[in-house]
Amino acid sequence: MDFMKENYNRNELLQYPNSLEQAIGIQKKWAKFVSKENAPGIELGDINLVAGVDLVYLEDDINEYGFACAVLWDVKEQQEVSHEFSTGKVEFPYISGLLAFREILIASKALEKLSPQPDVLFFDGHGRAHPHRFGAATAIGVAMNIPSIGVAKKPLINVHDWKKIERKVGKTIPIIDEEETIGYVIVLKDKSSPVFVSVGYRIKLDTAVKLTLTTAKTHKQPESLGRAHDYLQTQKYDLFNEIIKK
DNA sequence: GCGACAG
DNA sequence: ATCTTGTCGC
Repeated sequence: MDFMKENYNRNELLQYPNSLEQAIGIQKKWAKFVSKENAPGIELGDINLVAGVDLVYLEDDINEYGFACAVLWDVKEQQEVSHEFSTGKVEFPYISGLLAFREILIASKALEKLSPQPDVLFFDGHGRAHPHRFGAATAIGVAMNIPSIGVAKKPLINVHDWKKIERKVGKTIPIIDEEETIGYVIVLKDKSSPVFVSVGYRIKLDTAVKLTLTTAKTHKQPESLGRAHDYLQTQKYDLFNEIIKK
């Protein structure tokens, strides 16, 4: 592929940028990579294991720390296989549109601990439903070279009246930007607010939507993501104490 | 200029 | 994400 000429090193996405300008430049460069790469998307029949990744943050007087949890989920058996945590000092601020640079380094460390590796990963944030079509879910998929799906809890662009969606499982509203359907607002659990699903990397939107619906169980998010969130809320202080002692 | 703005 | 009181619905 002609990308290789342009020094595309996935590791670049797993380092903290030195400046805002650099982050924007990196995002632009990789958005181009994703839009031009012609790798096929993974098919539903080839997906046996998925993983959900989420993060929480805690800070002391000096530093801010991020804690990630990755939950491995068996699609057919509808049960958890295992989960892993990771910890790290956060060195990039939260900036809307640049979430990837704040989160995916630590998130990738939790994912790397999973064995076996998942066929697809869910990330708490947007994928293609992003101003530059390169949300954090896309970034982590590219960085780890694993198909990914973005599942956010709030819109980043364009969805009017999403709050009025009927809170019944399966209800959907397309997310359209510049004539293109870049995702769907979907209710995964009765009486719960919807999630915003979009393609991350190497997966088609319809496949992403189907997988999101089939891996939803008791949470408003895919079960792997909901569990990752719950595990972190339960264990974040223990994880914090561990890193603080060093 | 003003408001909105994933986690 | 985190902070943070009360309150409405199931």
